[in-house]
Parts: sequence; structure tokens; C-alpha cells
Amino acid sequence: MSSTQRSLQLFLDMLLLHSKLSSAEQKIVLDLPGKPARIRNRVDIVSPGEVVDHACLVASGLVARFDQMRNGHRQTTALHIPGEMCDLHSVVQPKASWSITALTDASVVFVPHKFLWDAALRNPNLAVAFWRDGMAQSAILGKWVGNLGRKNATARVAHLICEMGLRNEAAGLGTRSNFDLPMTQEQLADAVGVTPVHVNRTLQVLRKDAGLTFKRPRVGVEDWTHLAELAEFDPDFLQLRTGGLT
Amino acid sequence: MSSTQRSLQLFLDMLLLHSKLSSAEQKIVLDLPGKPARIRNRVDIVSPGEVVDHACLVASGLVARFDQMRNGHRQTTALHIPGEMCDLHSVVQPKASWSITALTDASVVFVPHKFLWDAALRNPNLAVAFWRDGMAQSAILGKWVGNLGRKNATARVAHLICEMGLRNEAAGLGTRSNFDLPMTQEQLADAVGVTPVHVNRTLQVLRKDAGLTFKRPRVGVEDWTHLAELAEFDPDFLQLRTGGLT
DNA sequence: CGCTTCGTTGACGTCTATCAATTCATGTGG
DNA sequence: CCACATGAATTGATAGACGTCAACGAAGCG
Repeated sequence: MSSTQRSLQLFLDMLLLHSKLSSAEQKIVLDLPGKPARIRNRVDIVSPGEVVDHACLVASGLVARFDQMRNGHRQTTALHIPGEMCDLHSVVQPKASWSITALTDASVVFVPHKFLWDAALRNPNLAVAFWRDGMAQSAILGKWVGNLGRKNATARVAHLICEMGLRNEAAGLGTRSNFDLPMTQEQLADAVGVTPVHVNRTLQVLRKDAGLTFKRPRVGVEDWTHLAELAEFDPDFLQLRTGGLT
Repeated sequence: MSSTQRSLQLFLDMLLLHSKLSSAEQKIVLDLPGKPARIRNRVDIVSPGEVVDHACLVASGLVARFDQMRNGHRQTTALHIPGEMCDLHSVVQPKASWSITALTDASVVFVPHKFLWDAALRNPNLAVAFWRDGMAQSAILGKWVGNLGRKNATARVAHLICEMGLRNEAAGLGTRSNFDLPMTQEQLADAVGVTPVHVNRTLQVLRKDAGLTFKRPRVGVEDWTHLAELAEFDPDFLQLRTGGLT
């Protein structure tokens, strides 16, 4: 099994978390052609304004979407773990207004829009599955807006850790209280909208209060329930249990 | 022409801003059945956890999506002007994890999922258009994350006004520098993640610096370019000029 | 005319940013 | 194995943005 096939299997598994697909439809996903690539830490995969003709499936490592301000400050708007397409939406919106960057050395698979497009148009149910995937990511984004707008730094960091824990668990990449999150404190800061210094202080609180351990890249949580409590974390938005429609 | 038909026409126009649809496909949208309803100011249209079987098209008024914290604080995650479906995504994700509320007396049209579902499955190109619509809203959400995470209160308010101005203009509901935004300062505060008191002070700055006038419900902007400058506003994310694919 | 909602103002407290060291971990070459 | 370079984590002191509390003014309405 090639690495491309392995990644497509992960991607399919992720789709199946939300959507029901026939075996024919599943096969179409698994047979998508892709071009593997290795991306170095901190290298951009997509830049703002760029028009792409392929989507990017994460095979290993961590990939992030960013909004960048003129003063150089960055705000992460999405984090993508292996098995996720970090810009499936580019199929219907090929001009990016953000950048996508590798936060670690990463391997990815580029899947030409042409084939995704074809798959969607021939199989409405697949188009709907792609749509649903986009909406799942959008729900996460909505939750981030709530966090950034109305929670303090501690709760934001705690929320991010809860979210990434559940997402890793759902993807079969660890458990909610023990998983990889290969981010530096600076990258964490960009994700929760505070300074690196303040993230550091925040992590100290979480270590003391919720038994958090964070030795890059490994996150451990002794008292997950308490962490979720601090974060006011309600997993509903991830829609991980609900069987999809269709 | 009934009010339902008028609203569907607005909705179609909005879809056509991003997607190309055949006249047959356009007819399907225009022929969608819908049930008109009037919603009073501050009344919830959808509550968190609710499973809906219809989408809600805004015909008049302003409608918002909210994330609510346990201490009662609210964070708006989306604003919807007439012609927009405020939860088209509910077709593929019927269980809401947020609430949708009318910010003014509003009239809406409920469109049963059944018909949207049917339209999407029979017309992959429509499914793609719905998907693209979702991604357009998601791009806005991403921008909000950037604003909340990395800009000060003045820039956030300015950005929101620029955004709503362009959206109204694109929808044919005014110009970017003169349009209706029937929100109280408290509702504005919920949208930009600050306190009402601070929004008030922020508006005073914008009145002085950018010639903003805001006599509910009317917004006027004397120096739009300067306002956009203050907001670091780049309209790209709205994708208003690009002809869609397909 | 009193009631209610919204907008405005002032004083004060807290959270987070900023600036600048310092420590720690890791890896490389001698 | 040690000296040194590099990136990350940590700490302290200070400043600024925004929140909180409380009061007051303005406008619409029965």
C-alpha cells in the first residue's frame, strides 16, 4: 500500500465519520490520484492570492491555515492533522485569501481539483460529503470565534487542547488525554490569539490545575474532565457521534 | 410575485455571485417551496442542540448566529442580511450547536430540507453551488477569527462595517458607504467581542477619524478608504468579483 | 407623563502585551 | 567529551487596552 493510498484511506475514514458512502463512492475516493510531496517546517504550501488547481491532503505532520496582519502578526484559522484535506474548499474556491503552512516537517499528497471535481459532479452524494466536510471545519471555526471573542487565555488554550485531543482520538491517532501536538508555544500563541509569553504563563496554570503535561510533541492530560470544564468545552460542535444523513 | 418568490430570487442572485447555474438549475431554486414566517426581535429561530428539518432564508431584517457562554456572554459568529440562507448547512448538518436569533423584527422563509436535498442530489452542480455558498460564509468566519485574535477594538468594528457595507452593496441593498445595519451597540459588541461600553468609545473614534455616522439603522461612511485602512480590510475574502468555476 | 430601551460618560481594576534577560535543551564540530 | 551555537521555554517588570461598575441623558411609546 503506497503512502498516497494510506493517506486516502485516512481521508475516507474521516469522511465516513460524518457521511455515509456506498462502496462504489468509497472506491472513487480511494482511487483518487495524488502526488506525494514533503514540506519542510515553516514552509508555505499556499500563499494568499494564489490560485491553486489541487487540494492538499495531510499525510503526516501538522499543517495550519493563517491570516496575516500587516504588522506581521499571524492568526491561525485552522489546524490540520493527518487524514484531513487542508483545502478541500479550494475545489470550489480556488483563489486563496490566506496562507497554508507546515508547522512541522510534513508529508502531503496533492490531489488535482480535476478529479475531485469529477467525483463530485458524477456522484452528488460525494459532492454532499465534501460539502459536509467543509461545514464540519466551518463549525470548528465558529467555535474558535466564540473562544477568541469571549474567553480568557487559559480557557482558549484549554479549549484548543480538548479539541485537538478529540480530533486525534476520532482519527485514531491517540486518545483525548494523550496525543501528539507538535506545536511550539509561539505557534500555540498564534492559534489562540495571545503572545507566546502569555501562552507560557497559561500553560503553567493548566499544568497545575488540570495536570497537563506538554513536552513537545506529546500532550498528556491527567484530569481531562477538569480541563474541559476550564475550557467550557462542549464536544457537540465536532459532530463526532452523529451518524450523518444520506 | 409572492414574498417567498422575491426572497428566493434574492437567494438565487446571491448564489450567482459565486456560481454559474444553468437556467434549469436556476428554475429549481426559484421553485423551491417555502413557508413564510415573521420573527420578532430577539426571538430565537434555532436553539443549540435542536435538530431542524428546514433551512431559513432571510427575507427582511437582520439575523445572527450566536455562540453562548455559561456566564451568559454571547459571541456572534455570523450575520445574515436579506437574501441569505442563514443555515443552508443544516441540510447536511441538521443538529445545530449554536443559536440563530433575529436582531430585528424579521421575515423569513422556511425551506424544507427535503427539497434542498432533492435539488442537490439530482443536480450535482447545485450541490456544488450550495457547497460553495457554505465555503463563502466560512471564509468570512475565518476573517473574523483573524480580527478577534489579532486586532484591537477599533479595527474590529471598522472591519465589520466595511464587510457589511460590501455585502449589502453586492446584494443590491445599498452602497458600501451608505447602508442599513440595524444593530444596537450591544449587538455590535457581541459581534466584535468587546463590551458595549467599549464599542461606544470605539464608535466615537471612528466618527472622528473616518467620518462614520451610525444613526440606527443607517450607517454612513464619509471616508471609506480610510475606514478600510484602519480595519486593514482586504475585500478578497468576500470573493465578490471572481466568476465562479463550473 | 412615567416607563423602557439605548446611548454616553467617568473612575477604577484586571488581563494581556511588551521588552529584555536568563535558563534549558538539543545538536554540531573540534 | 567538551565548547559553542541555536531555538525554545521561562521569568520579571512595566505599560496599555479593555472590562466592570455605576450613574446619567436621550428618545420612543402607551
